[in-house]
Amino acid sequence: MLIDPKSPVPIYQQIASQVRLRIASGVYRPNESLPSLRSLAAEIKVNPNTVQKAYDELTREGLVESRRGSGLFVVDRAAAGATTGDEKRCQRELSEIIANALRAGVLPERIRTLFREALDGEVAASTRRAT
Amino acid sequence: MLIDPKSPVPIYQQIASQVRLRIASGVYRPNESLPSLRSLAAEIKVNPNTVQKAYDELTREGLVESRRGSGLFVVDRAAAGATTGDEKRCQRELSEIIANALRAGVLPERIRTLFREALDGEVAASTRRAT
Amino acid sequence: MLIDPKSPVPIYQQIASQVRLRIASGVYRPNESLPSLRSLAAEIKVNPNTVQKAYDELTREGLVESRRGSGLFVVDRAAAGATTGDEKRCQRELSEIIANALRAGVLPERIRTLFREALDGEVAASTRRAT
Amino acid sequence: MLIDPKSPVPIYQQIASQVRLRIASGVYRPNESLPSLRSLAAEIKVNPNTVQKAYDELTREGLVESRRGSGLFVVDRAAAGATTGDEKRCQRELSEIIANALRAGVLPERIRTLFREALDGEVAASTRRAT
DNA sequence: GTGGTCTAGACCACA
DNA sequence: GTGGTCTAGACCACG
Repeated sequence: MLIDPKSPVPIYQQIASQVRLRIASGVYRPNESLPSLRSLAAEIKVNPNTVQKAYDELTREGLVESRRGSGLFVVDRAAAGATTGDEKRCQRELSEIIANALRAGVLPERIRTLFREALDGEVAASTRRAT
Repeated sequence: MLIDPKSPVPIYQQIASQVRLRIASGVYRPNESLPSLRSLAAEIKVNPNTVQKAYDELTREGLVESRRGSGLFVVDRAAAGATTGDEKRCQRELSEIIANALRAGVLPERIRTLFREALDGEVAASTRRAT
Repeated sequence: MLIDPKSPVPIYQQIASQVRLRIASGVYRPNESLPSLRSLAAEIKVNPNTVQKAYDELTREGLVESRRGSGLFVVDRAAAGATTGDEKRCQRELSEIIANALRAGVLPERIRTLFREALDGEVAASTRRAT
Repeated sequence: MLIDPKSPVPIYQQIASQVRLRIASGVYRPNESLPSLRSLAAEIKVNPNTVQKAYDELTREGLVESRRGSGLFVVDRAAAGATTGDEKRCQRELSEIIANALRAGVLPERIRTLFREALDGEVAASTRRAT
């Protein structure tokens, strides 16, 4: 794993990104365990807390799940519903819309707000539909 | 602020809950700054990292946002009405993509990450394109 | 000028990068003055000190120079010697070597060290030649 | 450390000079940490930001480097002997490019910036490529 | 605890 | 008006 301690990008985000990539590309497969906190921390020479923070983020995203006493496992997305294909398409579409908005002069900060509102709205709507 | 260190509920969650309440009830108003990490930590006698973790969660939820060098502020969800046509279109498109992704089973937290990465990438690209 | 206050990349570096691009692409021409600290700060809504820090960096790189009381000016590189063509070639070559080294498994930190040594050595050698 | 606040030489330059001397004379040894920002600021009774500015300059010169969360360290220029063949080749190539650039009149500080940007770009690209 | 970044607002020398 | 320096104090990520 390639980490640059001098980059302004926080180390825990660098770790999270790389793990995301490895999951997406199939290097880490569903129901397989991730490297342990301590082993990964030792490998890239950072504090275990830093790795923990990265794993936290991935857990919140639903990409991995912890099984008590045995480690962190890649969730089986086929069984769960969403596929990486859906995610790739989603991001491709987001990138396109964002690029258009930036070209039209909308500020990044503004786009973030629009997104936050849209997400909140859609989550609320989908929750209503589900109940 | 009232914290119960004996409770099974993690302290950082107790903090987050109380701040959420205060925002919802208008004790902390939009564009107002929250108590600083260190001051709140001192007040309730916990480690600043614990407060940090609570504030992290609120940031991820979009309730507050940090402004570099000046503090954490309650997000102003009112000052958000899309004004320009470009912005309206952008938001309409975002909503559609988000709705699709949710229907496909992608988790909201995951969509947030995909968006964040897409925006970062496009901002960087547009800077590189700049003439 | 497009600035993203939420990016992990420091604002002053975003500013410096964009100004570098504009100089390289001829938007800001030799012996022309840059936007004043205060006016640029007002435009992108940051503190003048932040712009100052960016201008500092450009000054140390020899891209601009301050003329007391009247502003910052793009240095005339034709008169000075170096051309942007030389610089572009230099960076293209650096990128290639770096990419090779990374592929070979050399860590970024290590490459930085190798670079530092090489630069010091060559500066010393060129100084000796000059005297 | 002796500082003269009345001198026309900026305080931060006085600090930088004295630290440079102490490194050169071996008072501060490789892999040793410098006095912390705050402690040095307290000792000579200036604002921590002023010390920071001095340390900034030394960092850019490659004399010291920061290790996140633990302090500023004198760079160990001895522990730098290239070991692997890949590293040797890398450094030989770097030296050649640098020598060319210097002959073309590119300033050392400028080369440093070009290198920094090239490395950042390649690290990011390789993360994106990661399998 | 550490360094790094940012803000707010001050004062200076110069033109 | 310009840039350059400095102070006071904040938040941040990391160990």
